[in-house]
Amino acid sequence: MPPGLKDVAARAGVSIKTVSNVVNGYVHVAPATRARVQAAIEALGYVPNMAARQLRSGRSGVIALAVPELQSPYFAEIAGLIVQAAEQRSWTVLIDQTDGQAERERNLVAGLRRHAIDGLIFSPLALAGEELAVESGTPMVLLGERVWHGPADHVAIDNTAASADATRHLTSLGRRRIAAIGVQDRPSAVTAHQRLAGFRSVLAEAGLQGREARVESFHRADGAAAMARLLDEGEPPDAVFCFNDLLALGAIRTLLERGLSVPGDVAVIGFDDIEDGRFSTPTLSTIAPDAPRIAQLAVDLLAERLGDGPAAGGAPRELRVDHRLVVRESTSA
Amino acid sequence: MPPGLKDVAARAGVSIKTVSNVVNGYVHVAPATRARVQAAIEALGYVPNMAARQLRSGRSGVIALAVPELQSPYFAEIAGLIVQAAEQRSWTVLIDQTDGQAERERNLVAGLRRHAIDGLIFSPLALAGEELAVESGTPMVLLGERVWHGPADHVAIDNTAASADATRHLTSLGRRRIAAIGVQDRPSAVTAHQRLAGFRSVLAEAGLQGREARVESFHRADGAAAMARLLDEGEPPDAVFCFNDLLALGAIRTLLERGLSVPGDVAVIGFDDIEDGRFSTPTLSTIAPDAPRIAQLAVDLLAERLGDGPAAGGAPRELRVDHRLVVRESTSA
DNA sequence: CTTAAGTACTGCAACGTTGTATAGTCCACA
DNA sequence: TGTGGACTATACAACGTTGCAGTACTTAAG
Repeated sequence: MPPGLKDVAARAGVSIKTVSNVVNGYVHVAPATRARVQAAIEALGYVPNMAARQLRSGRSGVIALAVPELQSPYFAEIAGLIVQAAEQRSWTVLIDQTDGQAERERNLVAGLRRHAIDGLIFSPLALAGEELAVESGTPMVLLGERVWHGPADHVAIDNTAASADATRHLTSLGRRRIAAIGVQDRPSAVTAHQRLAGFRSVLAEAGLQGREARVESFHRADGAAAMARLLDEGEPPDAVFCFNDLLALGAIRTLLERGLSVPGDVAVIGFDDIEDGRFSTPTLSTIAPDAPRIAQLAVDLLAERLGDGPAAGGAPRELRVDHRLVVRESTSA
Repeated sequence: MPPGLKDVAARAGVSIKTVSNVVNGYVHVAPATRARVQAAIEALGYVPNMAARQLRSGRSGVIALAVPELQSPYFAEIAGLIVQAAEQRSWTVLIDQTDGQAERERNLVAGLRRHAIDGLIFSPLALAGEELAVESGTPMVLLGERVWHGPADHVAIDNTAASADATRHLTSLGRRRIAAIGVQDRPSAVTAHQRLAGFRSVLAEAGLQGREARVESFHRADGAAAMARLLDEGEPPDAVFCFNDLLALGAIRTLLERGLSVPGDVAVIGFDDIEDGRFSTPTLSTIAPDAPRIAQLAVDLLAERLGDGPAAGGAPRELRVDHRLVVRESTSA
């Protein structure tokens, strides 16, 4: 029983369409009429019915963002930034959690149309390659580098280069027994593979032999456990590159628990620049991706695909975003 | 151009309504007809159009969750849990960030109808009291205690009791110079007021004089700054109760930076039990609210209001959720 | 053999909005 | 004084779905 155009029209003594024109800011409405309609709108508290609007236009004004998990500070930050960026276009963002489950990710790609989504920004974890290449009719922007050649746009930092920067920072400190934490076997773990590649390339350049610790996922507990294994199973490293900040915080926890000093005995660097790392003890050195720019570009790319302009149907594009090395206590005196 | 009932009907050689009946599981459809329709649905890849369905039924299957900020681990966790709980009812959750801005919160309460939301779960920060009491037609469940008497359901832990528990834990350790970090002046900062009340009551019982540090917001940086002020402006406390874990982590950072030991010189306890506190150094004692239960109850309450059953129109209710004290390194040897 | 109840299906109208087509009015310009 | 054009406003049809009313046929009861 909320009022519709019909009710406003009746009260203002005009046709339904004229009210619609006023609401949509159509130019050719006489000032007097417009005022009368506006008054009626105010009086009745009219609000456009989005369902009907969408039924007509095919657009819902809602985009979906799918991330592995919101609990992870990095994704929470990205989510917040994307909501902000979308707001500039007065889009609403529907945030979806995949928990990294392949099944859920497949459903997403195949058809989130169920909920009338105009577009999708997706940070895949379990899926890669051809599985992502499904044409669903809904434009999709992927966060992360393109490894196979699907139809979607991508926004990513140069993971390999960034992880090389992190590793080079460790070697430049004179450390020689360097370990990496965050290796994953799954072929779909593209990010982990790329960070490993950067790590290996720098070690090879420097003529060093690195140790590599596998993890199940990228949480603090995984980092803590992996660090414990590194300490138990061989000569302790004097530096560790963790593939994200959570792993690094977990690793630091283990090191301190065992009475080792950071960075004295072991230097630690992470990846993502989450807020936690700025207030941990010691504060955490890290690679900071330009997250606001990632968010902005992702939304912009989607906007282009959704626009009725000429750019709507171009070839998929891959946009690079900058990163920078942030040195804090965990790798300096 | 996605297929509609019309297309399926044509292919199966039945009426549109029959297809609708099959889709909705109406009983009186002959098995043979049902099979034929199913086949046509498969073949065409028919998916119901939610906009049209909603236009008819008035229900969108989407509920909104509004929190101050996703970056905050506690809210990120709650959000994840609510999404899970909503999934059981096959609802989609639209997550909204208010940034604690009164303007945005007012808009929410007044009418999120703009996006065709069936219900709203809302964790207010800037608003309190009468401002929340607006009847919008959309059922609303508030996270946090009810202080004024609005029309909305509430789910909350007993903040006063919980903060008394935290404070009592500190006094039971033999600490006497106890400070609180997290006081806020805004009358709408209900949570802060309640936690302060619990703190004061226990100190009064124990005949102690406590110090109280104000903060702008509840982030690490605020905790760090508040701790610095406490240390600069008087006799250092030997225990600090921070009104959330982020403040506590910030405070610990300041303490360690200044060469004080935690808990040796100063014991620190927080509130929320976020993951960070389980891996920080030292690990953080805290009050753990039963977050999964909060999420479940919030969704259940909304479901009741949305149901067409008799319970739909009852008086607003307030549900209490348990909390427990978690003792970790920051308050023990 | 009639009647009532049940089964299987159909057609129409409506949800609230907007695009297209249309029509009347007024003004300026030739 | 006609004529084209800009302005203002309206009517109608569609978007895809479902509730309601209704038709035709079948079965069971009286």
